[in-house]
Amino acid sequence: MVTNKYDSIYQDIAAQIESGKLKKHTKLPSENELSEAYGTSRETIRKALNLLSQHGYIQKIKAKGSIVLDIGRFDFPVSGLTSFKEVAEKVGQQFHTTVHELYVMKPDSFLQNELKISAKEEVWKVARTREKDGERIILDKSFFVKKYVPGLTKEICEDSIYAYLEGDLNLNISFARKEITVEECTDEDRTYLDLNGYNHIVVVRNNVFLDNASLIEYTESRHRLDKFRFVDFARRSR
Amino acid sequence: MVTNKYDSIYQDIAAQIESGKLKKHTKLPSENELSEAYGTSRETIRKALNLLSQHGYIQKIKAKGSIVLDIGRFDFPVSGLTSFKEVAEKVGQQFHTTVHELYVMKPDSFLQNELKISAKEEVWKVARTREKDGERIILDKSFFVKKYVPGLTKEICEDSIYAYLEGDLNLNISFARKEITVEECTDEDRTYLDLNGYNHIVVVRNNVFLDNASLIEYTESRHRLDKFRFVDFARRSR
DNA sequence: CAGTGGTCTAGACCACGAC
DNA sequence: TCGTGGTCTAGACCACTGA
Repeated sequence: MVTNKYDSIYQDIAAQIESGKLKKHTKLPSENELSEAYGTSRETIRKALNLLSQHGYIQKIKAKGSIVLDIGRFDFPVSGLTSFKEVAEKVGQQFHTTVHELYVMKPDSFLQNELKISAKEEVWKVARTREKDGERIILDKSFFVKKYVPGLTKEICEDSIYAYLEGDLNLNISFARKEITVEECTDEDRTYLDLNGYNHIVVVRNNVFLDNASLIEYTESRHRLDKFRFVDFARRSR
Repeated sequence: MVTNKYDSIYQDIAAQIESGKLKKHTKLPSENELSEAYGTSRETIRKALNLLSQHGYIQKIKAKGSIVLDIGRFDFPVSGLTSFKEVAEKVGQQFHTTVHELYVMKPDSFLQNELKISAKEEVWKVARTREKDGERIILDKSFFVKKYVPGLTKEICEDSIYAYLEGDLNLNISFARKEITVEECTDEDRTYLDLNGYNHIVVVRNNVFLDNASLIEYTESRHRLDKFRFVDFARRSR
């Protein structure tokens, strides 16, 4: 996709690891060998290796080499910075999305704060449920700043809003603040979800930013307890 | 702590942001100005800025500059890669730790798999509760590979095992796989925790690795529902 | 000892935004 | 057009590992 040299090297090696061509627990070629093999400088190779390291593919060990890790990375079915559709596809899960609400509204003080906008701005409200094996297990309540997202349709919301934002509107989703808590179910949860008798629900709150650091979206993803799972790879930062 | 040039620049700028000397939503000096100010090359400045970006301090905008973000980063009271003590201190929370179990054992097949060790290895089991405002709200069940951690004492477990590993044993905690789910309470939970009537519990599972990619620890952190909160800063990886 | 990854430099060209 | 951050290069020295 991106045409960087280091990014394409990253993708190449990552693909080799995922396909098993590069075996787990074995050593990568040294940085010097890689720079020769890819016909590039060592610094560029290092950028690619750092990406692999950050994404949990390899571990670099000083004076020894880089070894391939075997951490299952692609199994975090929690919506967040990645669009729900992308995650579902990656995990190979089949979900059906139903749009329950889609309209423009004025933000209350809570939304004004979460989206850092004034009372005069307008926002889209989108309420969707995600259904799997006949059970509605996730309720997504999303709010988009209308200034950045002038038009939204039921079709877009049923497919992928992120694909629309990035593909059609040319907006770049860049980063997010994510918060996970467990809370008591609301009447809304009971209305829209098949709660299976649970009185609590996992709430994932997301404030999503564009690459110019503007807030574009606030979403509450409400997951049924037993269907929630979040997997992360984290490096120790000092 | 570390003597890198780019790391000390990172820490310097991060401190300026946290102290408010660099105001939120304002621009940093350009990379050229910074490299002159710090008397270093631009690539070194860029390494420092990338750290700031990865940690949620700034957002870099091409052809414009780097702006200071105002994402509250230091509020994730969930044990994980950072030691419980470090997190508690950062959040300014007072916890009291009680060691309930501390002994050496043979790993069952579950632990053999989680720690990737053979049945002949030995592991430390450490069970601790964390108490706040008179309530025992977190149960940590940790298993350390004895090969790497020969001696453990009640005093170490009450203080900080990580400080012992890194300070005394000179081991480098490097990365972890983390998984968050919600499960039904066990009798053990009911024995050790003040569950306040809840029938479910948040379980955070951690597989912790050293910098040579060896697994050293598997921990189950069991949090009372209403006291659990996980906050993350995530960049879109694409 | 040679090879490794970690750091650092002083250049270079590019695409893009603002003026 | 000028300044910005993004990419890339071809060196260099270091500390450490392993033979």
